[in-house]
Amino acid sequence: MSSSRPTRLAGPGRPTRAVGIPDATVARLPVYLRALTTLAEDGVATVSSEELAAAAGVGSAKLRKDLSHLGSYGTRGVGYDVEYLVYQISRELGLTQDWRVAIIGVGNLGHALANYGGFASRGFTVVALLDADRRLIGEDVAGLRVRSIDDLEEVVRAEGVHIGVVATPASAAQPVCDRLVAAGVTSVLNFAPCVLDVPEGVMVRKVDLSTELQILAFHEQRGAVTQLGDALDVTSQPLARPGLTGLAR
Amino acid sequence: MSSSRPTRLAGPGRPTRAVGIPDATVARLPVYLRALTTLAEDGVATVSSEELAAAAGVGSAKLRKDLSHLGSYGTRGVGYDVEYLVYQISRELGLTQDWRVAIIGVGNLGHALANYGGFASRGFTVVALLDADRRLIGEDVAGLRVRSIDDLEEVVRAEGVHIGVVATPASAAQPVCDRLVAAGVTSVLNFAPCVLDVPEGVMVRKVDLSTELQILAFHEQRGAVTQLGDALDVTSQPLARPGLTGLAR
DNA sequence: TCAACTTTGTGCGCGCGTTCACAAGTCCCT
DNA sequence: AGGGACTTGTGAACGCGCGCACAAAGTTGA
Repeated sequence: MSSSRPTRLAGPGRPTRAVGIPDATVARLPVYLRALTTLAEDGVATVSSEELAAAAGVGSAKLRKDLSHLGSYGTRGVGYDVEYLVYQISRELGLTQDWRVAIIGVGNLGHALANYGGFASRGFTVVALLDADRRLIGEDVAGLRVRSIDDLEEVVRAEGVHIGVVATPASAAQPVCDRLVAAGVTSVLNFAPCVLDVPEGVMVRKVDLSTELQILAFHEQRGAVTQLGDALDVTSQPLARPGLTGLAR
Repeated sequence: MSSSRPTRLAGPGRPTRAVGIPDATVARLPVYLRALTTLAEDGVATVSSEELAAAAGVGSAKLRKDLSHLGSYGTRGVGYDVEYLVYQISRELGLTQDWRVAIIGVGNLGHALANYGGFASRGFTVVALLDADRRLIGEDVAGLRVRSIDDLEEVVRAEGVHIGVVATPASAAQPVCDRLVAAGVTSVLNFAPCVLDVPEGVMVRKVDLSTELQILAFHEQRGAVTQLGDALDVTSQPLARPGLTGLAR
C-alpha cells in the first residue's frame, strides 16, 4: 500500500486530539466525507451512525470508532451534524489547505487524470503537466500547457508542488520519482505498474488497475468453483517441475 | 475495499493446496507476479526470497509466508524457479483462464482504460465498451465499437462478460451496476466515486483517485508538522460548534 | 563422505483492527 | 417533571496478519 509511512507517530504533547489516528481509519475518512457531502447536498442536517455507515458501506460500530479518533463530534440520542462533521473530517485530512499537484506523463491516463473533475473538488489543484514526448510539449490539456520533463525541478519549485502523480510507463517511473523527491516532493501517487524506491520520509501510494483486476479474477474463480459445488477442477495442467534438483554434478 | 467477500471459504475437501489464502496475501500476489515477470524478461532463472522481496517492496519473511500458502514451490539453499513460480501464481490467481471485461462509460477514464495495455497483458480481454452518450455510440475506441448502454444485457450474454468496469459518473454507477449484476456479472471494478450496493456473492472493488490523494494529503500534513517540530498549529480555526445543544426548549 | 554455507518453510508471540455489548447522555412525549 | 426511546462513545474480547527466529533441507567444496 505504502512504502514508507511516518504514521502513528505519537507527536508528544500536541494540543489537538488528533494524535495517532490508525491508518485504516484514515483510509476510510475520505469515504465518510464523500457520503457526508452527498447528504449535505440533499439538505440532510443530521445523520446517525447507522445511516452514515450504510451510506459509506461499513458497519456502524466501525464508523463510530473511527470518528471517535477525531474527537466527540456527535450528540447522543441525535447523531452527527452533517456540516460540522464535514468540516472536522476535512480539517483532519488537511483539506482546508490547497494542495498543488503535478502530473507527470500525459498519455491516455495522464490525460484522463488532468480532466478528472474529482481532483479540483476537494482542495487539490493540478498546477502542472509534464511529459517527455516532444509532440505533446506545448499542447493544451485541460487548460494547462504541457511542459517538458526537463523543467521538472523548476516547475516543482516555481509552482510549489506538494504531490507528484506519476502516470508514465513503468520504465520511466523510477527516474521521474527520484527527480521529484530530489526536488522536494514528499508525496507521490504512482499509477505506473512498478514499485518505487523512495527514501525514508517520502510517502508513495500505488494505484494499479491490473492488480485490481487480478484480485477480482481470483475471487471470481474461487467463487465460481464454490457456486458450482467445486466439481470441476480445471486450470490444473501440471506443467512438470523444472529441473532444479538432480542437475549434472 | 470490497463490499462483499466470499473469501476464506474453507472449501471442504478440495484437491488443491490452495484453500484459505488470506486476503492480504492475495492482494500481494499480483505484485510478486509482476516482479517475477520482469525478472523472467531479464533472463533470471532463479531468485531468492530476499531478492524477490526487495523487487516487490516487501519483507522476505512475509514473501515466504505468502508463497507458502500456495505450496512448497521453492528449493532450500537455492530459491525459487522464476518461470515455475510465475506459472503457479498465475494459476492461483486464475490467470490461465481468459477473463472477458466490459467497460461501461467511455469518458476520459473509460477511454484511458480501453487503451490501457496492462489489461490485455495478463489474460484480460476488453470485449465491449458501452456508453449512454449518443455521440459516442458507434465510435471506434481502441479497436472496439462503442455500443449503447441499452444493449448491456445482450452484450453481457453474447460476449460472456465476467467482469464489469464501471467508469461512469457517480449518478449512473448504481443503476449500471444493478443491471450488470442482474445480467449475471459477479465481479465489478468501480471507478465511480460512490459506494455500490450489491447482493451477497457479488464482489466489488473500488478505485478512487480522489481518496488516494486525500490519504496522501493527510500524511503530508502530518509529516510536515513533525518535520517542522510541531511548532505551528495551523488549521485550528475553531468554527463554533453548531447549536445542537441548548436550543429553545 | 562430511562439514560448512545457503535458503526455504513455519511455529510463535505480538500488535493492530474489528466487533460486540453496554453505560452514559440527549430528546420526546405525556 | 419524569419515564421511555434513541444514539453515541468506549471497554473488552477476538481474530488476523506481521515479523522474528530457527529447524529442516539442499548445495557446494574439500
